[in-house]
Amino acid sequence: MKISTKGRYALRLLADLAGCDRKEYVALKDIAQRQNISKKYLEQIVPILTHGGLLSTNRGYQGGYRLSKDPSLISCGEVLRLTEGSLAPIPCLENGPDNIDCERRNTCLTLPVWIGLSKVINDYLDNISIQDILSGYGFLDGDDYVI
Amino acid sequence: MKISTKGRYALRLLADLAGCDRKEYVALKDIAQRQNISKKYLEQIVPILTHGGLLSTNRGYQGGYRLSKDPSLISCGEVLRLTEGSLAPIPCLENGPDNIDCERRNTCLTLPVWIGLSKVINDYLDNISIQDILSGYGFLDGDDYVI
DNA sequence: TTAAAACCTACCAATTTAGTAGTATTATAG
DNA sequence: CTATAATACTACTAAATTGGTAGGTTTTAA
Repeated sequence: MKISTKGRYALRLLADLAGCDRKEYVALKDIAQRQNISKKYLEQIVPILTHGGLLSTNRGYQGGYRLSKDPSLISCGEVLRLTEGSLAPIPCLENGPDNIDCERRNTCLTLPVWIGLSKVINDYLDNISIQDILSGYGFLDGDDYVI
Repeated sequence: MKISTKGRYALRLLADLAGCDRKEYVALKDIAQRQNISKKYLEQIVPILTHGGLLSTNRGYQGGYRLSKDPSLISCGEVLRLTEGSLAPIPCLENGPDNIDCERRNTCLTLPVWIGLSKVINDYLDNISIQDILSGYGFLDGDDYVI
């Protein structure tokens, strides 16, 4: 029950970009350096986000990436569903609660547990934006968290 | 971000036992048959639950397993933390929010997202008991879910 | 003494994870 | 027109995890 590095790195990359000048294209090299993540690995993550409509890109000299929406309009849920494939806690919910892929679906006593868990996870993550992350969502002051 | 079959089977096994006569020991063979799960695989899951204090066992002729607490006192969170090791959504939260295992912990902007997610998941699952599952938690009537 | 049950340990194939490596393509500066 | 700086694409791989199977040992009671 873990979010992969792909998803975690994606959030950090987007938060990093949200902190940059939104008009300029930022090279992956710089993001990789600041975030201390392999640039080569980020190269694999970034197309997921561009294809998902979160980033626009520019190739060649002085190229790079920038957010294609305001960071307050990009939710963590959106990002993680892209990178993780889905946030469903069990395989049979991969296509949503209305499209359950399991023979036991009509009699399974545990299914409601998973449908509820899926909802709780998605709802929570859909209500945190990249802007929230950048603004220090959950921080009070210094190193103290308030969650 | 998936709960393993171990965890899912454990919940089904416990719900099955909760539906049996609580005074008798129930053979794994019977549970495996009713739940359509490999008995050999259940044999690996069950020691996790006995060691965790959820089941008491009896070896030999007419032996088997029974719940060692009332099913209303066993939460899904408890069960899944046993089988999954932890319900932390990222590795650095494995030992709880007060024991974060990461060099970036004091500056990580995304950490609050994960702490919050962890809380949401654990809180949700801690508030559903095996008895709730057995009672058709989340069902309205027939095949319609209300979650 | 036999049979039914839990207990224990080793093994295994397939998949996923977390990358690395190398090449091709595009775009701009000079 | 060429060098350079960037993305884009594709293949590969080592290690870990998942979801089991297999086989033997021990305990208990009829």
